[in-house]
Amino acid sequence: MADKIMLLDGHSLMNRAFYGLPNLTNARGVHTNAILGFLNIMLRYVEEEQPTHLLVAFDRREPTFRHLAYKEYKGNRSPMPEELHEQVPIMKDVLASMEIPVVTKAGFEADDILGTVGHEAEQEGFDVAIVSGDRDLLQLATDKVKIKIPKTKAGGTVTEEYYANDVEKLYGVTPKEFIDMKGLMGDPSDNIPGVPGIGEKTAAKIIQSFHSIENAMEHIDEVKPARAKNNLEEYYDQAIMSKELATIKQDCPLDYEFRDARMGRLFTKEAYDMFKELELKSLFKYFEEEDKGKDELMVTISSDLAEAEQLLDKVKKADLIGLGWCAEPDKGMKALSLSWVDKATSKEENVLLVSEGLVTGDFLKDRICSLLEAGCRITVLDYKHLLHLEPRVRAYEDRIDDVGLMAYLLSPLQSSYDFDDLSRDYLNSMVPSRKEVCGKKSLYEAFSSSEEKTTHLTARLAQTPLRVNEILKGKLAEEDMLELYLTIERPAAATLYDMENYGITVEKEALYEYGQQLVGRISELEASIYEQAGKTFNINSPKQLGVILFEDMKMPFAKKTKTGYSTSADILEKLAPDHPIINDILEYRQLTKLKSTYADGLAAFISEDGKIHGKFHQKVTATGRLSSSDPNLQNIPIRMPLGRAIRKVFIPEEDCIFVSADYSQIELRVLAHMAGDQNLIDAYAHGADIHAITASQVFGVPLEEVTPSLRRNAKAVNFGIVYGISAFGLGQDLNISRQEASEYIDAYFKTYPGIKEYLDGNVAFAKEHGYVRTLYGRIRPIPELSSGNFMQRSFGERAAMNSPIQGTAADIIKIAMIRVSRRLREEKLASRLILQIHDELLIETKKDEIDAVKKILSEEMMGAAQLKVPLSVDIEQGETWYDAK
DNA sequence: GTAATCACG
DNA sequence: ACGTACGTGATTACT
Repeated sequence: MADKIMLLDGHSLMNRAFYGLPNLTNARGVHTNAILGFLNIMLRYVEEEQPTHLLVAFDRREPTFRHLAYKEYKGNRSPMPEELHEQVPIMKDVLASMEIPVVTKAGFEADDILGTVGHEAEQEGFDVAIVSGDRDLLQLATDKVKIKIPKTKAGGTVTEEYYANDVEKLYGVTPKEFIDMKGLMGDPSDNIPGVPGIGEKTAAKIIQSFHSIENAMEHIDEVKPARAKNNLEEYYDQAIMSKELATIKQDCPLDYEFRDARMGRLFTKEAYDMFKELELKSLFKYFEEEDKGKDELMVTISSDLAEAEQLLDKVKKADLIGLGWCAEPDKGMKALSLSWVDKATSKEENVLLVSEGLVTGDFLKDRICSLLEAGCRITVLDYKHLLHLEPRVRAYEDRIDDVGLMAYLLSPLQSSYDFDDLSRDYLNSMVPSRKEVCGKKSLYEAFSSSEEKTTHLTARLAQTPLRVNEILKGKLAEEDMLELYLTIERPAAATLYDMENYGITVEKEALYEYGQQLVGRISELEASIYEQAGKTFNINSPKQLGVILFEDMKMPFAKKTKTGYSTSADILEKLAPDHPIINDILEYRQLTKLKSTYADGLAAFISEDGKIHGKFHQKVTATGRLSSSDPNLQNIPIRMPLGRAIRKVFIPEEDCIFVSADYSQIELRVLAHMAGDQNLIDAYAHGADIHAITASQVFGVPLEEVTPSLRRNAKAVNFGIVYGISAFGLGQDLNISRQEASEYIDAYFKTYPGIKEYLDGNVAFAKEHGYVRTLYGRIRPIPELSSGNFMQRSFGERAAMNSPIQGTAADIIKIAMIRVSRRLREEKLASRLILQIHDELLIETKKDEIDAVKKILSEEMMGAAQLKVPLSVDIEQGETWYDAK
């Protein structure tokens, strides 16, 4: 079999990969999507073609005046974005590590190198495959030279392949004639002028008849149509020049011998290290075990009672013990892993105790308590989860560290804080993730004491916290967030555990009734909508609905989204006065939402005890707020009457009543404090109705003359300020022009100059440091501020204004939660904190404790922070959640 | 898996 | 000129 060489167009393939993949980066922020995409394509084709030789050509460009040179050189294509540009040198290093030659030549494009090497190799009897995203390469196709063009189709990659006859089939011209064709039609993206008035169709026709531009000129009188004939005559020189420009050179003086491109082993140790650094985990599968270096994890596995006791005795002497587990709250513990540093040997020990026989899950949990009781310090990935397994550990909270919480505080924008994330970010070591080991299953389902993958994973759940604990603590101290962790975040975890564990009772039958009530009205609306539309369709499909409204029924204000017409409520509302179908659609949307998300959705979460035990997440939001899921109990309807009614199904336990307490405008008060604007501080000191006061001051009317409409506008401005004001956003919200909105904002800042100064200060600080902080030191990084993209940067500016406010309010509420639940415990009350909805706490209150609870709520919430304006709390009670408002 | 929509603060 | 309000999660449709 003939040798085969595969030639790749480096820039072209990276460019294609860059725009085809999402914006991946490694932990250090290096972009990697083009590199990964390139490698995926290359490895797939190596597999497909089985070449004996492999080579990548890159354009050579001077680093200075990069954009200018590129623009000149690549015609009207936009300059390469920095995120792609920075990947090129790394790509070359990666290829070097795989021992793949990279060929560049000053003064020549990658195309020319491919053409030259391809030609030489063909002459030497090689099969040749040329890979590029650029169709210009088609001119290089012969019987022996194949052009491969990867295309993205429906998510996957498909490849178009061309030999010479495939080009002919498609264009009706040979690859050589393809150049002449291009000389006629030109190519704006390559700065090739061609002949005016001749496009792809005419060019193809002319070359099919005459086979070259020169020959067409010799028979100019036969060239049709007349316009093409005249233009060709007039622009003949330009056509010949274009042809030259379009010709890929096959005789570059390369100082490179293509026979040196013989493929060796691609997956070297060096390549593995590069991939590891770039965090291209999906490529690890190509490496043999020996390339990866040995797995240094040594685990002692035991399920013998005596041995376990002996080991645990040894552990007790350690300064710090990492704990991990394979366990689920209701199903018990399958295995417990412990990691510690042996004082005598200074060596790390990793032990896995597997539940079996006398070593029961309960035994293992008992041992955790014994360790704590003996004064040991432990560190875990998720303290709240540990509490679900073994609530008794709470008594020793001072000796328990949660590295997940620490990592969240240090870097709150991450999507997860599992052991592999911490290992990667703080130990510089890539380890197989949960998903890689367990696939779609949970560890609990996948665990087997005889499978090293799962035992090692479980061991790492203890090893990682042990190894990162002091590193993270050091960083927290450096960043001045240790107190935030110790006094807010860690104790809040226990409070959240209580809330999740206690749950909230839902009247199942009443919920079902509520759903049934919706069903009736939904089918009425459905019938009405179909009749008015003149046909049936899926009303819940924005795509179908858009076509019905804006094409069939020809309604105005059609606004496009990426995929079609926008049918969002604020657009539809503008159409409502003229089209009765709109109100039906809006009501239909509302009701189906209530039915699916709330009536049916909540019902699915009612457990055996008649309660919903939703989850509260502490490591999700960028600002430090909590989030809620399974189900989300922080977005139960309240604004609309029908939606609000669903709160009637949330009821307290026997002899109890709900007491709810919400902070009044906590974010505005936080703003007044942090900005130190005397005018706003005074406004709060004076009166209760801040929006009316704002209206009076901003619009310059006496307080008594503030109309509801003026107050509404002022309220919108206040919200806007907290969100990081923009004239466009405010205009949108109030349905006024951007100019008018802008005037409101100017007037506001004139009234409260301290606020403007403060918000601008936040943005300036963020631009300088890359992050902003709350009053309690919590960090919110804002990488968008250094973006070259206007939209992203503007977003960053708004986030810089909003985050300290929203985040400080979140900190204060967490403090309040901790204080309230502490008081309830200390005063031995039976009442329980069961929900937090950002500025509101809901307490299930024993009826004989109502006064005590209200007192606690009021004192602890108001006392959670001492601001320059008082914190104000509204407290209500009711027999259902609906009534407690 | 992503986009559109909408529920909440 | 660019084209948005800040922070979330669930559902549905559709690729």
